[in-house]
Amino acid sequence: MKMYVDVLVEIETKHLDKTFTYHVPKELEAEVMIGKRVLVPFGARELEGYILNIKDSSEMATKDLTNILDAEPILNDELLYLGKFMQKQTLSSLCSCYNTMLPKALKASQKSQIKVKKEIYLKLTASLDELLKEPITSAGRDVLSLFTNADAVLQAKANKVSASAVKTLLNKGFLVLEEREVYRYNLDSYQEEQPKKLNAEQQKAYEKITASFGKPQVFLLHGVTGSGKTEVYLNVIADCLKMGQEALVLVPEISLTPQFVERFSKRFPKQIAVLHSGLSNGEKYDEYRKIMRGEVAICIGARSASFAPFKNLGVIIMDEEQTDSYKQENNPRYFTLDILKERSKIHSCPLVLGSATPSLDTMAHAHKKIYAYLPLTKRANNASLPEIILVDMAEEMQARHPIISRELECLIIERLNKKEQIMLLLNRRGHSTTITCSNCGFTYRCPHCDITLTYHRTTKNLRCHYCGYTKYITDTCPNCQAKSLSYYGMGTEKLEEYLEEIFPTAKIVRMDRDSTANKGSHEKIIKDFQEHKYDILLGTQMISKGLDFPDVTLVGIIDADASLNIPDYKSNERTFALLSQASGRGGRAKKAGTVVIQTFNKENPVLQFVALNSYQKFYAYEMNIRKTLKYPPFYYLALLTIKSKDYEQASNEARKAKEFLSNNVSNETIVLGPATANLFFVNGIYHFEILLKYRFDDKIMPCLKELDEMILLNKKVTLDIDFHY
DNA sequence: AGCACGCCGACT
DNA sequence: GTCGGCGTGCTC
Repeated sequence: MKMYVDVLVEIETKHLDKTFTYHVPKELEAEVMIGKRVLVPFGARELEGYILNIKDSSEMATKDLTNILDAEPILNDELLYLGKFMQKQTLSSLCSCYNTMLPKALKASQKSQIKVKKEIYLKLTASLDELLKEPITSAGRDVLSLFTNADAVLQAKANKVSASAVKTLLNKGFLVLEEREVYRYNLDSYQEEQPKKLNAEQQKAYEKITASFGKPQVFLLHGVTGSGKTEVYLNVIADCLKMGQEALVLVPEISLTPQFVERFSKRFPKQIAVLHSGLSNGEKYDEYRKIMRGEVAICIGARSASFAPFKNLGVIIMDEEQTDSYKQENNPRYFTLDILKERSKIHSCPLVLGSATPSLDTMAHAHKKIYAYLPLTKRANNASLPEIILVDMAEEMQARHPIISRELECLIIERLNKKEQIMLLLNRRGHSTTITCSNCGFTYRCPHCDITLTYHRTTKNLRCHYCGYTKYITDTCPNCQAKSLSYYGMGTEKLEEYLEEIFPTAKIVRMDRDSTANKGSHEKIIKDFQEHKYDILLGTQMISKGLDFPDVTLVGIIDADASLNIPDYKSNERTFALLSQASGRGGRAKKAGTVVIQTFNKENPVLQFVALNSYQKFYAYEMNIRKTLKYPPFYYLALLTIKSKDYEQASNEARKAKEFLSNNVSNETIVLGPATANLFFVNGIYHFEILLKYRFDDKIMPCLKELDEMILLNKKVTLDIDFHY
């Protein structure tokens, strides 16, 4: 009987989103397993692919597969299923789904040549005592003296051994070489730490979650900043491990700092694998292997860690559940939450969503009792919530205090005098956002995109924050040659300059994407600030998440309107979360904290709710808006983007798409557009958008799939589908 | 996606 | 006469 396999080749495009059948040569039959990678001939080239099916006949004429690349399957049954689930949900190609689930070393891709790291060891061929009876030179004896009877294996590199003496011993057969696998990354080991005592609320949350072990129950752990959510997680995980099960902990990339991981590894030494973007591909591979082999029982990681190949999950935790980055921004645009819910069902284990400011969708589920609600209303060490002051910047403009208001300035001086620390949030990087000639009105714009270029003073160039285009700047206007360029719009760099000017003795540090570009610099800034090497930390939203600085007693939000004015249905939700989180950074220890929010919209309800520290009021207010405007969580959204270098083609396909959808989706579904996208012309490509708002429309997915296939036929146009809920 | 085959312009 | 442009079509 012949053997055939269906192979999904490494090409991620949707044009090729199907398997190809290959014949298995007799000598490879024994190694064939679903989920292993193979090398196959494909047209004129050779590609890697995943075996998805094994069968004993084929209607097609087939080629022979070239080789089998893995000793063990890369995709187990659960991962095979999750990939298909993701494909269905995101309408992406199956191959792109599998490839995003796996660390680079294990993807089907000829580019990933990341190998297991090995080191050479020397091994005695007989017991030490016996070998010493043999006639051996003194150099040989020196080498052998490094061994003991109990330990017959020695790492070659770590010990200074004479290479020629070793060679002689090898030739005589007294030693053999042995290759051993080593891990490139290992967490520091810390003194094991005992659990802290839980307060009544924490205890109750802990009991409810552990009572649900073995059930796929979703929890919302809603705890104000500093209420000790992590301590609840740690206790739940401890119980989970006692039952011999594993725990998966998802955190936003930005809060996955060594300080955070340290807390876990102190409680669970040597039981943790870490997966985040700070690791090299080799290190990620090693961490992943620890999980595959069952050598660790806990994985802490960012989004991609939701696919950690545990076989017996006892609990899944998703911290800072409302964070945007839990949804992948490029294809496949999967929702981490959906993957985790699916795994919670597969493993029949609880899923805990933790947040100080839950997303509306999550809170709505809690209200409907689909998720069990666990509130933590008190700060763990009885610290009080900070006092929040809204400052009207229109008045400050008049008083000639356009950047730092009089009130904030006074408070900063006061804190500096008391040697307390200050954090200032400005969610915009760079120096100036707009450079305009006051003589002729010329403004620098990106030649590829639709936006103004941002000036970066540290590198003395202009940058497009969308496509990365950079340009050197001169002091004369390129249009009229006048020396009259003016700099408008403030980013973190300009704020830093200004602060240095008005607080010349203060030590100031800036943290944004530009100042943390180098590996480890993010960490260093946090550490230095923690050790009080600086008085003021200013930065973008990077500084708002998860950081715990006991000496910070003043937080300033320089421009609260910036995030409020972004044209997106989620801008209120994001603003509330951002400002609440930033506020929560102040006064976490004994000293009381103050938060100053600078705005031109002092009466804006969202800011008022932040000042009142009332999530509940914000929730009620925003739900009302969402309901009226037919946005999530009342409606699902699908945003279709039709892109092409050719304006006519894009516009035509967009019109056709709209017509197709209007004729085929249910009557209750709203089809808006086509309209030119917010960023209509980016990187030389025209963008049109169609927005679908729907509730329970079972025609949506089949319709979108059909539309996608229709547009695939036109090679000059691409369709991008992005779901929101 | 990428590579081959295929049919029309400026060059040793 | 050829080298090479990128349009179209196929890949088990």
